[in-house]
This record gives sequence, C-alpha cells and structure tokens, in this order.
Amino acid sequence: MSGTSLFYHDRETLFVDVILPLYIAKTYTYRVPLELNATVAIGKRVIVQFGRNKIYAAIIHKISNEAPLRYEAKYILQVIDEDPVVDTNQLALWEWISSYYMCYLGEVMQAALPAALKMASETKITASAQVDLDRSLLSDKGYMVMEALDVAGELTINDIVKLLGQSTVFPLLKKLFDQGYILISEEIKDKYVPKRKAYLRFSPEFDDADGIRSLLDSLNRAPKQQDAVLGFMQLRKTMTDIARQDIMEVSGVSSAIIASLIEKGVFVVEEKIVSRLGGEEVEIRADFVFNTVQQQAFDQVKAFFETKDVVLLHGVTASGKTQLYIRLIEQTIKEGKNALYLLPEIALTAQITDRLKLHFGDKLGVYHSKFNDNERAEVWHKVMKGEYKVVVGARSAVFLPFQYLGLVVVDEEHENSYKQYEPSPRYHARDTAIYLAHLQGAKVLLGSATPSIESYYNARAGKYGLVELKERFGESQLPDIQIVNVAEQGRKEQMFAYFSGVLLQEITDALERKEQVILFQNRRGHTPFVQCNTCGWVVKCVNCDVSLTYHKSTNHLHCHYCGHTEPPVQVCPACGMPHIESKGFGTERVEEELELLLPQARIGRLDLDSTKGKYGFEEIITAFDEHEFDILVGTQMVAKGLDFGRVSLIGIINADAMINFPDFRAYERAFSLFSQVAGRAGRRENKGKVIIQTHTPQHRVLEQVIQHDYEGMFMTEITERKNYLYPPFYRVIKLDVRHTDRQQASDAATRLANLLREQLGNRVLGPEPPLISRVRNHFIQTITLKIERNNVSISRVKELIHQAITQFDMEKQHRGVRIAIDVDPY
DNA sequence: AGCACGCCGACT
DNA sequence: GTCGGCGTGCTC
Repeated sequence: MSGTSLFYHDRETLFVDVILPLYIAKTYTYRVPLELNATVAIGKRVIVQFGRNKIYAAIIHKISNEAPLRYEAKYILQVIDEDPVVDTNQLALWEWISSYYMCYLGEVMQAALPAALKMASETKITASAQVDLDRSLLSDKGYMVMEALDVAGELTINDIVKLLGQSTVFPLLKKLFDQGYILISEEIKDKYVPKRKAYLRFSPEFDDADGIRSLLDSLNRAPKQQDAVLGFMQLRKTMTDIARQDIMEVSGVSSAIIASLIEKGVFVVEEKIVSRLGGEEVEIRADFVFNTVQQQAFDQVKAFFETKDVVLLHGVTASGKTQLYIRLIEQTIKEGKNALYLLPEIALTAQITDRLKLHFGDKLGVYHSKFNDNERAEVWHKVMKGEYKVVVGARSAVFLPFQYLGLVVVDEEHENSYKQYEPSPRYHARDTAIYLAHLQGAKVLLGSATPSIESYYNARAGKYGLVELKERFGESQLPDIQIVNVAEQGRKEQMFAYFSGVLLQEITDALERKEQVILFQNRRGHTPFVQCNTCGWVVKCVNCDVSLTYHKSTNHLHCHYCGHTEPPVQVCPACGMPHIESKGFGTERVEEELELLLPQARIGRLDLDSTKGKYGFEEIITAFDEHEFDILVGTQMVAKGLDFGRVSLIGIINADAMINFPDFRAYERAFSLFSQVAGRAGRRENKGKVIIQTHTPQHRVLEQVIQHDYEGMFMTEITERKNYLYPPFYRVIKLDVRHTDRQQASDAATRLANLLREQLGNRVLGPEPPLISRVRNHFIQTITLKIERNNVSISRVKELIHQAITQFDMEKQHRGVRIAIDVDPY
C-alpha cells in the first residue's frame, strides 16, 4: 500500500514495468539509475524515452530486481512525482477495466488521467521569466533553443527535436530546466473563463438625491425609462448587485428601455465574476427535513447496506432523491469516508452543483469534461490529499484517486451516456463504479426514475437492495399525458407543419398564461435528408453511408458522423433536374416553422449546435429559466435533469423515430426518455401537460408511458430479453471489423466470425453490416456474441476471443483490418 | 498507435 | 539517376 519502494535499501539495480499512455498491449521494463532507487514507487510517473525520439510520462506499475533476459532495458530519465499520482487501488481498477472491456492498460491510463498528468512529446516548453541568466554560458544548442523560444514563445519537445535535428533532446532540456532557463508546462488547451454576469449601477453623476431627482425630471417624457429608474431604486434598498433582468422583472420594462438608459450614461454596466459553484437560487435548504416517505426510504437504504453492496433507488421524478443522496453523503463524511456522486455529463449543470455546494461547501469537488486540464489536475490532487470529501462528476470521475471511499451514488443510472464509446476504453461508469466500490469496501446507491432493465432485474432478483419512492415530493403531481395521432390529424387537415392543432392550441394557451413550453425533437439540424424528387437520389456523405443533414444556421449540409460539410445542391447530380426537396425535420426546422406559426412567441433552441462553446449550454438554460424566451425546442438535452419552474407543457413532436429505432434497448430507451421529458412538466405547484405526437398511438410503450407504468414496461421487456437472448440474461460482446475496402471488410469479418465459431459455436452471430455501414471511409461489419450468464466463464470466453484475434492477425491477407471490441454495448 | 526502415514508380 | 509511395514490424 505504501508508495515507497521496498528495495532501495540495497545498492542493487531496480527495474520498473511502466504503463505508457499508448494503444499498446504490454507494459515495458526500464532500468532505474541507482541514484533514483529511493524515489521510484508504484503509481509515480517517470519520464521515459520510448522508441527513437518519443518521450512519455509513464506510470510505474511494478518494481522488481530482475533484469529482462531478452533485451537491454533503457534507463528511466527522471522520476516526476514526490508522491504517487495513483495508488494500488486505482491500478487494480485499471486492470479490471482492461480485462473486462478488453482494452489495453495504456488506453485506460489515457482515459483515467487528466491531460495535465500525461505530458509527452507534445509538452510545451517556454522560456523562464528570469532575465538575469547569462546565455553566453550556454552550449550552442542550448543557445539555439533559447533564441527559438524568444521568437516562437513556446515550443513542444517535438519542435525542439526538429529544430536541433537530433532525437535526444531530453538531457539538454533537463539541464536548461535545472538551471532555470526554461519552464516545462502542460499544454493549456482551454483557459478557465470565470462566469460573468452584468450588473448595473448608477453612474456617479446621478448617484445622490439631487442627481436622481433631476434625472427623473429629465425623463418625464419617457415614462418607461422612469419606471426602470424607479425599479432600480426600489431594488437597491435590499440588493447590492442588481442585474438587468431584475430591473426588467420589477418594473416590467423591456431590455430596450434599459439599453437606452445605458446609452444615455444613466446606468453603468459592471461585469462581475460570479462563482459557478456559489448558488444564489437554491431550492433545497441546508436544513431540509425528510417527509415520512423519504425517511422510510432512507431507513430502507441504510438497512439494505447492512447486507447488500448495491441498492437501487427507484424514485419517480421529483420524489426527493437528491435529498436522500445528500443525507447519505453527509453520513458517509461523518464516518470519515469519502463519497462519489456520479451524474451523466449533461445533467452536471450549475443547478445541481449549486445545491450540493450549499451542503458541502469547500469539501465538494466538481469533475467533468467542461473543466480544463489544469482544473481537472487540481481536483485530482485535492482528492488524493483528501481535501475533497465529496466529488460530483461525470463518468471519468470513477478514476479519481479516492483514499477512503465509503459511498458511490450513481444518479440517473439508466443513462446510456455512462457508457463510453469513443475513444476506447468502452467502459460503463455505473458498472465500473460498482467494481470500484467493491475494491474499496464502499456501498453503491443507484438512482433512477426509470431504472435500466439490468439494474431492476438485479434488484428484483435480490442481488441489489430495492427501495421504491413512488410519491412526488411536495405538491407537484404527475403530468397528464395525451397521445395525438398524427395520421388522423392529417386526414382531418389538422396538421400545421409538424404541429397538430391540439398541440398548437395548448402552446397558445400556455403562452397566454405566461407559462413556458418545451418541445422535444430528437434530431438536430434543419432537414435530415435532401432528396431529388425526380429520380429519388439522396445527398449522402462522401465518407460515410448516411444522408447529409441540412443546417440552416451554416447554410451547409453536414455529416453527423464524420463532420464533413458541403454547400447545398440546387440541381440533382444524378438526373440533372432541379427538383431537390428537403425531407424530414430537425430542431432547426421545428424552430423555424414555429416562428412562422406563432410569430409573437420567443423561441430558443437547445441542441449540440446551439451549445457549442464551454458555456453555451448554461447560457441557454439560464436564459430560459429567467423567462427570456417562452418555448425551448431541443434534442434529448432538454430532458436531462433540468428543472424549470414555469414549464407547464411539453410536446414530443415525433415519438416514432425513437420507438422504431432498431436496437434491443429501443423501447426501454423510449420509455425512459418520454417519462423523463414528461417529468419536466409542472414540477412545482401546477399539474403539467404532455402531448406526444405519433403515427402509432396504440403502441404499448406509449400506453405504458401514459400510465406511468414502469413495472409494465419492465415485465414486457424482460420477457423479450429472455426470449431473444439479451441482457440481463446474456452478455453481449460486439466486434466491429473495419477496412477501407468493402469486400476486404466483409471477407475479414467472415473469417473472424468463423474462427470465433470454432470455439464458441452458435454464440457467434453475423457478421452483418451495422445500420451505418460506412463511417469515415471505413466499411464496417459487426459480429455479435451472446454469452449465457450461467455455466460459462466469461474470462475464458474473452481469452478465446483474444486467441481468435491473434490467429486472425497472423493471416496476412487481412492487413489493414481493424477490430474494435465493445463489451456490453449500448 | 506512431514511426522508421525498406523496396518499387514519376520527376529534376 | 533521386524523391517518395505506404507496407511491415518494433517500441523496453
């Protein structure tokens, strides 16, 4: 457990096996210079040269005193850390991921460490600020490096290799660094930009009784501006920082009025940095009390933890799950242990972090991908040192170096974004968290309003504890859900663009009541495909086997798989006719049509395109929360853990695309997404309404959604899963075989499938082309393995897969074929 | 994964 | 006659 080497008492030579942050099967053995014997320890980073001229920070995985037999080990160049950055528990987790998800340790390292801890040849070098150093003392090469730095500002280690025309630059850089000429720093990709909010003040000339009086006089021909000034003065009695929005609300003026006052120099705008973590608007008070139902659920969870390691909390939306988590975390801290609170990336908004910050103050760390490398490294170190007792984070937070983990909460455990797909490792954070907890002797609480079939099955089977919270907290009630048959509405000429008359009427009514509306359309862009009306030709991506989506915002056609863009076509390249037509609709087009139908409504859009940039997402939801617009059109982003008080109506524009998705999880996913979207309606006093537009109104999933019937959904699904050999009864492993040539990909996949069948028989299905059979000019074939849960050793199966792939790789005709394995695909 | 070493076509 | 194509195999 201790990070200190057991061997350094002697003058014997040590060897370390290191993990390189690369897609490489093995660990590599380096020799430790005697003077570094005392400093090497498992989990510390060392600088090593790998290959001719690459330098990496590698992690020490093992220490031994036996020299490798077959080769002469290179020396490690330097030990970076005073203390290990990962401990043996973390390394054990890495090994589990590597073996369970069939990927390399180096890939796990890539995913686990924040970039700032992974410096390599791309590491940046800058000149130090010390000016009194005499460069004439430097060697020629040292002098060259310093001169180049003066010109370029910063260079990567690779740049210096090129500059000097030699591969071994590290000793030189080390010397320059030791003598204080240069700084070695991590690449800073994304500088932290603090959140700013504009506040208004009186400009000094008006800021006294006389000034205000003469100001109001001068505005007697502008009553609205007077109102705004009076509103400001009223607010000033109780508030120190007054935002534009506050004045608009209190005096009922528009932002244009305030803009003209700023223009006149009455108000001065002052930008203030507001903490993202110090919430102003918080619903859960620090001293909240449980209601009886919550208290019962809490006691049940505690009781289950006596005998079970994992408990599933099935609680409907707004049943107060978060409060339960907070209490459990508080207890964990009291016991002197740490807690990890996992959330899907997209749900990690200020709304949640603010609440938690209120409870845990500076004991709380936040860790997710919107934080830049330096911030992530900082959280990492604070967790290591035990300065954070609680961390709320997205899936990669499972890799943080917790010391005494007592509890892991996995909120929205059914979310499939917990499964990483690209880049490898394709790990599931929920399942990884369960293993992490197992390693550390911690408990896991899975929470969801619509648990995954797997988790609910495990709970029902007694593997997990099961606690149900079926009542909504406070006054909020489940919304009414109405299904609208789009086909029928169309026959009655009641369809207006993509909106049924029913939905339009409800929207109009809600807007009249000054309430807000969310419209859900699970497709971004303007039109998902563009087709020739004469010959049926469809605009497709040059690299992928998908139709291009037209985006109005860029006036270009976009490929959502590879990012390819091209200008829109006017004339069909196949038949030469100018009859090009747009088919289908995404969020952009929904927004556009709605603007035509309801010109008075203020409409915003929330999707991947409108949220580009670090704070785009926050900006849009904050604006919507502050009622700067009435209708929010969005993809599934709108469903994730957001809580808007004024939303009374939700419209699902097209339910069919979700339901008919060809995947064994489609119904489960549709059910939970629709339920979640519905849960956004009427979360506070008023009962909300949900309208689902569909061509198949009698579909069983929709029926179950209307009835809020999770149990029913579970029962039908579990039967299907059993009949068709899917999880939780079978394990699924998918192998993607790719090649730039269609025939080669197909031949290779057939060969690999046959090799697998020799050992695994009819557990091997395929190969077959996936839904999108070409991405980035690579043709794909998929082999699916279904492995029964009982009587089969999964590690044996994985060994057989490895063997088959090894055999396959030896057959030269398959060169250029790439195989990617996905264990438990989502 | 990189990346260098290595054996066959179109250029100064 | 050289520059450069990317095929093959190694990296401690």
